[in-house]
Amino acid sequence: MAEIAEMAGVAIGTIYRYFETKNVLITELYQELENKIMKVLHDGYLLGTPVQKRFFYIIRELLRYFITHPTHFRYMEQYCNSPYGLSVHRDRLLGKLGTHNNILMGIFDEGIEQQILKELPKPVLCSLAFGPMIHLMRDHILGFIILDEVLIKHITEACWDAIKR
Amino acid sequence: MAEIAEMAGVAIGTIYRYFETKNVLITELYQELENKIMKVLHDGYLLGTPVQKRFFYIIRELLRYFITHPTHFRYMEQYCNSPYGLSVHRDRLLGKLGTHNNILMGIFDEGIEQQILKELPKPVLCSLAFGPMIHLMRDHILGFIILDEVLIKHITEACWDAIKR
Amino acid sequence: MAEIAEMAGVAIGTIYRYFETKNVLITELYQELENKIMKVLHDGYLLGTPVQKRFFYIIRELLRYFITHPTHFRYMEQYCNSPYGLSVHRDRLLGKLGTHNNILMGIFDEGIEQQILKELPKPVLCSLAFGPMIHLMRDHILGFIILDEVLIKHITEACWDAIKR
Amino acid sequence: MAEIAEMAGVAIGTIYRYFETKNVLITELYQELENKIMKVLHDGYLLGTPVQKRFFYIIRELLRYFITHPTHFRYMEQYCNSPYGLSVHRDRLLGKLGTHNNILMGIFDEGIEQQILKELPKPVLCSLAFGPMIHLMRDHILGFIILDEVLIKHITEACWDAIKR
DNA sequence: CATGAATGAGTTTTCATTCAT
DNA sequence: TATGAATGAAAACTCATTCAT
Repeated sequence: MAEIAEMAGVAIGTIYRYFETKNVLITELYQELENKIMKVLHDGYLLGTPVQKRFFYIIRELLRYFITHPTHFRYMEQYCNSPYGLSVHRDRLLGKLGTHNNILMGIFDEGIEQQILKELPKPVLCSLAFGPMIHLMRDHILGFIILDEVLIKHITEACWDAIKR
Repeated sequence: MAEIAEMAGVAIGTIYRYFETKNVLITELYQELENKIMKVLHDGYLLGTPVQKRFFYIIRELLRYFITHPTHFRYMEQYCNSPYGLSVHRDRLLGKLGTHNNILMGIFDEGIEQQILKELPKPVLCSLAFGPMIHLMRDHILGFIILDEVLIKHITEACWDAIKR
Repeated sequence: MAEIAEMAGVAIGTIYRYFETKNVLITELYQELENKIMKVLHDGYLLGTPVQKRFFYIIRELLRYFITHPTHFRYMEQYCNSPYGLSVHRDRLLGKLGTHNNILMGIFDEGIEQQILKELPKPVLCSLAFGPMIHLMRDHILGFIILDEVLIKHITEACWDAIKR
Repeated sequence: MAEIAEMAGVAIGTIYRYFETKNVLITELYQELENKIMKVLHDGYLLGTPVQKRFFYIIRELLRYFITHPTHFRYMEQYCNSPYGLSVHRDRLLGKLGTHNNILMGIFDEGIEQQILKELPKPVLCSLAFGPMIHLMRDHILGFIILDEVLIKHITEACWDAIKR
């Protein structure tokens, strides 16, 4: 907390006017980032276009967002792997978070229905689609690979190969 | 450290006879687990069999190992997402760890050469192959899905679809 | 101070326009309450009536006051048992506060002179007269006994028995 | 806590090996003192002697104890007037603390039965008997009166006058 | 005059590490 | 070599007070 206060250029006590607790600060920051990302995805979303097109759109936007906001990515990843984050993950998968993942889930539902996607449980499709991306973001941030537009396209295609029939 | 000592049934001070520092303990434990896994993979490894067969073997064995040792999975995942772990990851990708990933890298090299796999950078192939698995292990541990043999087969096939030409 | 400001419906800073310091606020509030009580006692006071009558009057009025103003009682008691209050108590007993306790002290002086009361030091008479009352007020506030008029009468008589010859 | 640690001649952290929390420390210290006092009262207790004799014994012993342990008195009084202490007081009166007050309650029960004492609720008798004593202890500690054996005798007699028929 | 966000010294609590036995 | 009580630096949190608006 001392370090955060210093970087924010305020006194320690000031933080506590805005966040009841360190835990609250951590959780609310996570939620804020998540909302930001969801907003980005929603804003340019192409309702009514074919499943594949929407899928490509989402993967590309997510990667772009994280590439331009690497600290957001680092934070969210660390959060999800901490005791704090487990419950969030749980809520996500159980669909409690409602509107958020509807975009993704909608694509999967539709894709399965139209027999475009493999008939696998949604958590599995989810992992096939996003697992690689998350890994690659880390490599990108650490400087091991450079995710340019061409590579992103290849990766997205590979992920699509994983989930499509 | 107090908690670890208690669970180990020794005095706190005793830990420090075996591990100079908490950090050392954490890192050495990680390396021990990693070695264990590498040994498992090596032991039953089918040198000389076709690329796909070896790939399936590795994914299956890893999932099996983690399913029977969920605490190992949790620990390694948490470690890799902590400041401790970043350096390990870096070493891994830069090939410093030598022998370990040679199995995997060997498959990828061979697969690319034989034009079986997509011609993508190895970190990308790596993520396509293992990213989904890691995600799904978490879901499995949290009880959201049950990774039985059938599902594992489907998932492995999907991962193969992602990396194969 | 924040809590007080909120309950008073003013901003925190406003308090400091009326009370230089938290300590000042605490002490002045105590004195205000004390003055209020003294005023009540003085107002209906029966100068010139027999010692016993006056004694009964005081005990009764004090109990009535505290029963109708339990928060005043709680506050004064807590104040007297805090480091703040010790000095007040000291002043009281040393007679510095002048007029206030004169009523009580007058009764004791007179009573001793007329050989109605035991010839004990005034602090002792004071304790015999008021000690029980204070204890019982606490029990009343906590709901362990209900101090109705009948019980108050019995208690006052008992206190009188304690100090009378 | 820092001050306590310093006075105890230990490091701050050491306190927490013996008391989980500041609150626990405060409460346990109170209970220890209470037990000590109860032990003193029990030890020399004259079972089977007349009610009055036992009453005198208790008042005398209590005063003696507090006179020789003024800090104990200060601590217990402050504790009882703090939010911590209210619950203790509640338990006491509701008889939950069992054996402790049985000595006192026993005297009151017997005294009422034998028609020696006034037929008042026990909390009232309790206050009449101990209220003055508590007040006087404070005066004694502050140096306003000196409770010598003679004065103690007079006070005890006065308290007896208050509760006896 | 009133406001309330900002302050930061002070308090409680934690926990990796040490060291006398 | 094992023990675990003691350590104290560092962390989280509180709250009376200030001061620019």
